[in-house]
Amino acid sequence: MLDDRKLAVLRAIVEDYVSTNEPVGSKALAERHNLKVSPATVRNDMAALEEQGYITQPHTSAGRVPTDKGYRLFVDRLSQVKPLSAAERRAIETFLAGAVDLDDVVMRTVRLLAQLTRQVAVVQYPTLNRSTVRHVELVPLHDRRVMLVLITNMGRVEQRVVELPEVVEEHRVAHMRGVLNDCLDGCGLSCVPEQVADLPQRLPIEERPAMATILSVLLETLVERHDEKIVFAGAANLAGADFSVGLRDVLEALEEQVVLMRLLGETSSDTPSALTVRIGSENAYTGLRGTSIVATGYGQGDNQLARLGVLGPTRMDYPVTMGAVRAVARYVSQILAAS
Amino acid sequence: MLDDRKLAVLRAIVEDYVSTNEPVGSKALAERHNLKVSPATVRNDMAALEEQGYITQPHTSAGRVPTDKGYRLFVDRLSQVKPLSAAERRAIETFLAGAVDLDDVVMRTVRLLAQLTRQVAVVQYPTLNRSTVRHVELVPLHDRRVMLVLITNMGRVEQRVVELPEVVEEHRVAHMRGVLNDCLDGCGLSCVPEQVADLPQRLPIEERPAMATILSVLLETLVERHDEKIVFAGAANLAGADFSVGLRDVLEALEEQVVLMRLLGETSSDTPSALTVRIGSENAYTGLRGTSIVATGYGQGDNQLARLGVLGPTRMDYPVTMGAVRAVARYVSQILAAS
DNA sequence: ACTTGGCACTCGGGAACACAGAGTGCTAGG
DNA sequence: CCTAGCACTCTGTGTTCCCGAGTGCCAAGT
Repeated sequence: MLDDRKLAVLRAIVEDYVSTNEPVGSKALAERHNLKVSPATVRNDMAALEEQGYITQPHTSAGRVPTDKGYRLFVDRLSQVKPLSAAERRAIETFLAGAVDLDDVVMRTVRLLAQLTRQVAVVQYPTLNRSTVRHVELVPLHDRRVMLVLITNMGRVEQRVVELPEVVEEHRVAHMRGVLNDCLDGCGLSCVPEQVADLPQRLPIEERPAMATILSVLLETLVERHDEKIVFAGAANLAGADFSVGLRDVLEALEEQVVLMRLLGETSSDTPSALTVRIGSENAYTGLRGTSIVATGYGQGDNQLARLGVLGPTRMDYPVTMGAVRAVARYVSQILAAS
Repeated sequence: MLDDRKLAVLRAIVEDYVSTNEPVGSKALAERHNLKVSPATVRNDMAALEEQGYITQPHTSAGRVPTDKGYRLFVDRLSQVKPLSAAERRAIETFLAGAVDLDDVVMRTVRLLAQLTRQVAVVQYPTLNRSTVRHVELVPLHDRRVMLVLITNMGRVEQRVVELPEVVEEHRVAHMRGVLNDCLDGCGLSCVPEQVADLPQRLPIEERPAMATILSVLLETLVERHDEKIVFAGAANLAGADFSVGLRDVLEALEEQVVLMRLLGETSSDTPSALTVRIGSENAYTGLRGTSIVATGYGQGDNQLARLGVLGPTRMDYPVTMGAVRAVARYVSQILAAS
């Protein structure tokens, strides 16, 4: 049905179209790639490919352009991820190594990825799920207000101001802090709720209402931040590429955390560490037809922390983009593991 | 030189051009605004205005368009800030009131401003300058690693991992924490350096190297974060408006923290709480011709914390935009003061 | 059975052209 | 100083025309 030569033709079409941004005709194809066959033969193959929906022509008597289905086949079977050059690798490494804290790591990563791929890069903050509690701090602010600070082993810091139901003396606060830390130190975030379940009962009665309030805020914090912040960079790269659909929609999607989240995460369930590519209409989000997403999870081995990727026009250089995404994911995993 | 009627004509031109986005001609002007004079008279006035550089015509025999100088005059003398409607005010208030921490306040503010003005909103994080130290925390991570956490009265939290020159026992860390807090609690950030200057001398000799390292990181943190993070939102609003210059440049400028910083801050020195408007070429940044910036400081009274504003096409509705920026600045100041 | 050359056909896009309409500057008169 | 009239100058749009790239199909060759 699709013999080797037809596949070669499809590959050639994708490659040419990606690099020239113009519909590619049979003659040019036969010349540029040494297919050893005449344009007429190529035309026949093209007709077959079009028949099956892998390519299409914008108008009668124009060259062919890959369809989403065509790109899909190309990505799945006709291309292989292109590794980065040694120079690029070194650049990544040194750039990421300079990060001072988690915010900085994420910021650098997203910029790096944007620059490397010349697309829009998207990075999700490491989820709290697998983290453990490193330290809990209660800082008295006023009589009835304390700041709750939660420090995790990933270097992440969560903070909340808590309004207490009644005035609590400083030494009480100090005591509660001690109890909290004894109870939670080293404990995984996911098991915090059960750990603290009976905590108020173990306290002197005058501390119980305050502790109950604090705990409710603490639990709320954990739940709220469960799906995490997302940042992006490289929006300027959108300006060059012309989308079939207005780029207003794309920009809107980028600023909508929830949408972005879904786009990155959609296929993360089965094999989180694999590269996933969503092409054009596969996105199932109106306004993102014409854009593709290349994403992968990052984190150490089976301990996947979150996802990162890039978003660009469907007509992108998949092998290179995939190589960059994979490489950056590896390096950032490494950096995070080291801290 | 510029009598009242000429000014009225200029005002009318600006208003019409802003709302229609088309060069405005003498006839339409004489009709739409009741100027009580004939088109011919208007033409004479226009000729004078053009002579002095307030308006220009794209081509011979097209209507007139305001120049940057024209907008400037309009903003300075011909318009007055348009206050928001009561409904808008209420919306702002309730939206901002829901914020849970500083990050959230900033995030909500920038989104709100973007939505309100339908432009790109830019908000600078409150500077640390005027803050005071609320609490310093040292959390042991490994033998030779502690996390330094600095909590300010603005609810801001800074964190850094510190590599110690030698192993330090936990009770030593606790002691150092106590000393640090005694020394710094309530102290303004700007006077931290002098406060800690002789601190190592007052410690037992075994703690001195560790404390010296910690202090150097602490001071570094204060300096580094001195000019602050900036966030923006509403980039999608750029897609609609067509800039004379490509929007690629605008997007690039937005992602370049330093540039953004300069744009917001340029005129903050003299009267920080006033609205400042920079129109088109006044920006002195290539690639931002065609864009204007409306900004103001926020914070309580003379205690200016940082700046916020919007960026949009030169052809924007200045009275409305200025009203929105001013209102949002007031509300966010209020919110921050309350916490 | 597949490949190849030939040939007629189809469109898209650019160049040339005309034209209507909006807007101007100028001048003369109120 | 304002106004009416007039000639002039553009831009933008619609029309037409033509070139060329590219196709589909058919018949001949291997």
